[in-house]
Amino acid sequence: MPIPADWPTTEAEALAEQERLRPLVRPTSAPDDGPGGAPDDRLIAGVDVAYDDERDLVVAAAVVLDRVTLAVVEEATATGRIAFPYIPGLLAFRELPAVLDALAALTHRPGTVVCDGYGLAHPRRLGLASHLGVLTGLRTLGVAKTPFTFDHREPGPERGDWTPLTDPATGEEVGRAVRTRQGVKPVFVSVGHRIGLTEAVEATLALTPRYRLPETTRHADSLCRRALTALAATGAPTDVN
DNA sequence: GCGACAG
DNA sequence: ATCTTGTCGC
Repeated sequence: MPIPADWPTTEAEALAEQERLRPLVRPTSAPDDGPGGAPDDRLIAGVDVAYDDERDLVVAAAVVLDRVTLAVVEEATATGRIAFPYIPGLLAFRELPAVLDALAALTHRPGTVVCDGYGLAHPRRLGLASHLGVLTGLRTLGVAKTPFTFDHREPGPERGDWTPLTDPATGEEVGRAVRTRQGVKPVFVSVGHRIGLTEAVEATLALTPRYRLPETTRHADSLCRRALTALAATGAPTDVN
């Protein structure tokens, strides 16, 4: 699918779109308000993207797991042109078009989607995860690998230990630095849409029985990278759309 | 103006 | 994100 015709092109348009969507975020548990039928709460999905800046290509992956067994239930990918430059605070405009296509390619409708990045922990409270949640109606949360512009103290050493992630501009808790495994750096969890912070942390811990990053993120990351490599090896022609 | 800055 | 060697550890 091509990038939507009304997708923001300039920084000013993107900022205005964030202002428009921000009040639509549900930062606590809330019933599904999106189209597309009832989601399956037994399923949880992970999404991620890989880029080929040379060819202006982006490949997104969506992987659905059984939230109890963590077994892979379904995988989907989508390829497109890069929709926006990388600007801190505007990451969603770069990644979401391809991510939406990958999610649309799934036959299952997962109850929750885990994003690589932030949700409410964002300068304007509309990070990638929250933005995706508002656009799809799905429950979302963000799990990021670095603290971005936020402050935090070092969590305790045990799996499950955490400290508040705070916005230095306002002092409010926007997420949590969570130790998912003993001996690893913490990950940064924040609310996306239709979920509370405690639940978001619980979901993250349920997805990290063995590694620092959620199984959803690991599978999606692996899949979009493989798909990008495969595309480079075969579809040499740069025409995707 | 300069530096920092999810991926 | 992506570019990259060797290295430490399970």
